[in-house]
Amino acid sequence: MDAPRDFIREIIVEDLRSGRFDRVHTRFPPEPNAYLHIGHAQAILLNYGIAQEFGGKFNLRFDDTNPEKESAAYVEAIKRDVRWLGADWEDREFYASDYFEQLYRWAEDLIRKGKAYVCDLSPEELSRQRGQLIRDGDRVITPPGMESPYRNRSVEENLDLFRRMRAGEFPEGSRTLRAKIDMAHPNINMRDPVLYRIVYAHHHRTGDAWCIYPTYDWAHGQSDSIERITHSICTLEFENHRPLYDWFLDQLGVHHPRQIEFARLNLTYTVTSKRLLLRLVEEGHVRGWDDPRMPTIAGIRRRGYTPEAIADFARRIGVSKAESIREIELLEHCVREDLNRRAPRRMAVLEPLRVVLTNYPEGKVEWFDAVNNPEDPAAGTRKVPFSRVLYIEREDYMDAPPPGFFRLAPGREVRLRYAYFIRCERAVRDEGGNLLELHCTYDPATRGGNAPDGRKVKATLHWVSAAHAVEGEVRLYDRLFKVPDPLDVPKGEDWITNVNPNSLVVLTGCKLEPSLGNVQPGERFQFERKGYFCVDPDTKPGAPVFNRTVTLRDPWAKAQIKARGAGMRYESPNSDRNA
RNA sequence: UAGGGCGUAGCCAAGCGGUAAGGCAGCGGCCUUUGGAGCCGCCAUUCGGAGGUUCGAAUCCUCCCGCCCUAGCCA
Repeated sequence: MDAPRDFIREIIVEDLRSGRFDRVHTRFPPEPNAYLHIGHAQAILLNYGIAQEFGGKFNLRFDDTNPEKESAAYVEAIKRDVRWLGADWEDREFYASDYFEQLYRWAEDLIRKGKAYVCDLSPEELSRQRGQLIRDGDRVITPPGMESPYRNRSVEENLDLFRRMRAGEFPEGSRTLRAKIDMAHPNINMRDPVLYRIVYAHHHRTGDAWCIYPTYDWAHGQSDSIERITHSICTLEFENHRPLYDWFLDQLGVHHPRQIEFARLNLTYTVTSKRLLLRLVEEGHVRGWDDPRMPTIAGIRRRGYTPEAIADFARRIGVSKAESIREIELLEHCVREDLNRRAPRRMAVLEPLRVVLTNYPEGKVEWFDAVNNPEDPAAGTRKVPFSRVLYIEREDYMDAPPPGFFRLAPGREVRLRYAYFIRCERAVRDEGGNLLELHCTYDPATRGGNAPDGRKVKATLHWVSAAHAVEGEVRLYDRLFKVPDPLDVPKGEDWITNVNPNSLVVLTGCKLEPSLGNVQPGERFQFERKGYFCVDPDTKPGAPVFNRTVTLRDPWAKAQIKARGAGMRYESPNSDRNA
């Protein structure tokens, strides 16, 4: 596979050539306050991939500077996800909180240099004085901010106050340490930003050792510096902060990584914002962070996506500075392509319709060879039992087939995969007119699936022998949102209204071929003609649960959806089943 | 421009002065014991717009237009 070329790698190549750096060291710096999502996956793979390609190192560092929102549970979840993606940080698992003492000392250094001061302004006052973005017609202006009345305290007073802040002598929020830069700077980040705030909160790692915490701006760049990071890759919104990080590093005279910003990943039909995902979880719109409908790495994993598919996706989308919205179809394409190569085929009837072969001997059982994976001869074959009573998919039969429907209908002949041609003789109904079962006949001469007289059928159906079937639960997932851009709602409306009410359809009593009776969570299969499925952790012995990862490409189904108009993508062919 | 960024097909994206790669999506066709997979073909006379430089411009220059980010003691 050819190495991706993008503007970031070009910069790195140039840095190496010019001698700005003689090595490459990247990192992924999550805040442990939520689960990681697909956008983070891109960032992880980008940073890790670059380290690999350039023979460099890759760190995992938790930017845990806000104890009120962070927890050890998130740390564990994040590590699990990064590891699953295949990014190896070896022994370099770090925490910004590891650097609290060093950051504190650097803050005192700044004070001694007259470059930082303790400010007693309240949050409201500070905000007011920093200056606002003001609309002036169709342009925006930023009048200069006001200098704090505490700005010119002496070094001694600042040192004293700062130490007493640390000692816990002042109430929460009453004072801050601010850098002394330029209140008239056009970049608001440079208008004496806050370095430390007083917060009496328990930190998941440092406990109650601190009551002052560094802001992200003060901690991030220096943490990268401490770790000797060469290239600090981050998203576009930090571009405005770069001058500030540069200023800190230059004032301190320490190792100076190069920050490079790229556009974050946006995906159609999903939201990729920790805040929004948190809401979906907290309000119960999904079953948790790892709900297979979630774009979290944990959710995607449970859904059945492979790390390889995600890596392929990340490689294909590349990186750039242009803000964009990727279509979910590309991600789906990547899993299909990967799973097509590796997923063993199985037959599973999701919505069963009984079929009785009236001319097939009672009690007779034949075992047919079924190919495990046509894409991989080494996967071999397995035996599947065939008998007089079978199940086929309810949607594979229609009383009055429309043009283009190739499957079973009165008088129609189709092939049962690996078995025989069967012809539909009669549909049996109850007094209410509900379809109970089909009576069909099979042609013994077509054993194995080919007619000696050369006649053709237009459809091949999957099937499961009733007497041998294993019952299981299948969860069909669809897009979590009804529209490509979930946040696009009429003014005053809540984006939550865009959640797809049919994003999960649970099917019970599905009929599975016997080899599916003993499966382990995480195993993936292709259910022929239906899609790719992954065994869910909810599986109990004798009661398998499968998640649909993605459907197969299905022009017929797509045409039906199109014909129905902008309806739901899933519609039970048997309306009384899911009532 | 307050400052910082970004505009190449429906969605992405290559291109780095020599005459618009590739992928996804879409549309045709072939093939098929998965309506899967695979294969073939089509899909930008033009790069946000207008000028300019040049033998030659998506690439260089000028002006204009549009979109995004920033007003947390979040990250």
